[in-house]
Amino acid sequence: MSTVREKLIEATFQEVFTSGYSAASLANILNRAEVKKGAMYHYFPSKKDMVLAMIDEKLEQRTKNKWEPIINEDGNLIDILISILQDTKGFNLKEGCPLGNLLQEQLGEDEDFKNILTSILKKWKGIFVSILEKSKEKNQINKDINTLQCATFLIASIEGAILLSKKSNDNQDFEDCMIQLINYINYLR
Amino acid sequence: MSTVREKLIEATFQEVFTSGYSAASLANILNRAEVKKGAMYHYFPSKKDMVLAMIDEKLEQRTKNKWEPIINEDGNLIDILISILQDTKGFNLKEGCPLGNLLQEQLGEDEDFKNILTSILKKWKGIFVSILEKSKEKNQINKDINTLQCATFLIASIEGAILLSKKSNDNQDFEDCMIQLINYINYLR
DNA sequence: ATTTCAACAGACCAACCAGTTGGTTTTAAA
DNA sequence: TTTAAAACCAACTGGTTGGTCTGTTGAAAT
Repeated sequence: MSTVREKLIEATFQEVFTSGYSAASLANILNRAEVKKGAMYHYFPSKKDMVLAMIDEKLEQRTKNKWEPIINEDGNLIDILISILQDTKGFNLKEGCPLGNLLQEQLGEDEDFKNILTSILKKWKGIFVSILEKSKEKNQINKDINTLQCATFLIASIEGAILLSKKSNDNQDFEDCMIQLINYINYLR
Repeated sequence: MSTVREKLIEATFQEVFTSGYSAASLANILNRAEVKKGAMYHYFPSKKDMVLAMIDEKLEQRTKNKWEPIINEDGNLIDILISILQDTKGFNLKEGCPLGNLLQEQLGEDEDFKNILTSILKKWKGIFVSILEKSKEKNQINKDINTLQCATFLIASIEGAILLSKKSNDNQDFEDCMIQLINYINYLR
């Protein structure tokens, strides 16, 4: 059983994920959650606040769940990273990356969205930096690599690959990008 | 002097570029173009058709203008490509890439948008393939490189780098990505 | 001089938007 | 059993959306 609030957060995630923020319809969210408007406005002061709560509670966790476990794996972290990048099924190529979609969306000068999104991005970068630093300690990659720079590039290339794949019918573009990204990663060793 | 239609296309480009398609307001476009609704609906059957015309007439040309000239340059094409990637001012990092923004935007199952955007993407890939193939002929890169795969990766990484840079205040993320992308490119030689 | 038609203008429309209101039900503490 | 607050609902509001409709204008063709 899930609470009204949880149903709202989940429905908001689905709606924003498939339609973007500005095209997300409150009516759709309420229908999907099977919650009435009065109940929703009891829990959240506005649509924007509900979306911000959803981002805070779901998006960050999704990112952590996918990448953070790598840090504490026993084997060669670079090999593990590569195997995740090769697993096409681990990425939603039709709808794109929930974080990437929101980063791309033009939300004007809204500081609230900007702050929370850059915060999640920063944490994602931090995870990749940790992976790379630990790989250095384990002598799995070259000692003089700029790990922050490298982490930024990895994230950008993954997001870019997902972007290109959204409008294509097969996974060819994504797989092509991953092969080349893995080439790049192998040069780090 | 510009015609009513030209003013509409230009205003549509500006509005869609800064707000995205679904958030683009017809009223804003008409205000910016200083054109009345009656006139607009004389030239275009709908907002969507006007945006499609804008994409067809402006976006493809912008892509070609930026990358196509490289093909016929005399020197080392890889060096020229790198120098363009290093020129941060040549990219709109605040608003993002007009094509990338539209690719990212969730336009549902709309086949018209999908078709025109993938068509532009395909042409962009073609330009990069031409550059890389010509570099092969000139012995500037390794003969056994998969040029289509490589072109796809270059575009993805550029788009991803612009994406990450949109919400950051300086150009550090973009420059970091370009340094690493140039590292990758140098491995192609 | 008359006709004709593309090129506009602007009032109007239904649908939808997020958000508000005034009220009812449910829950739980006193 | 009373009280009070939290949870919830349906109806409504003001504003905006893309789109339509009726009409006018000006220039070219007959």
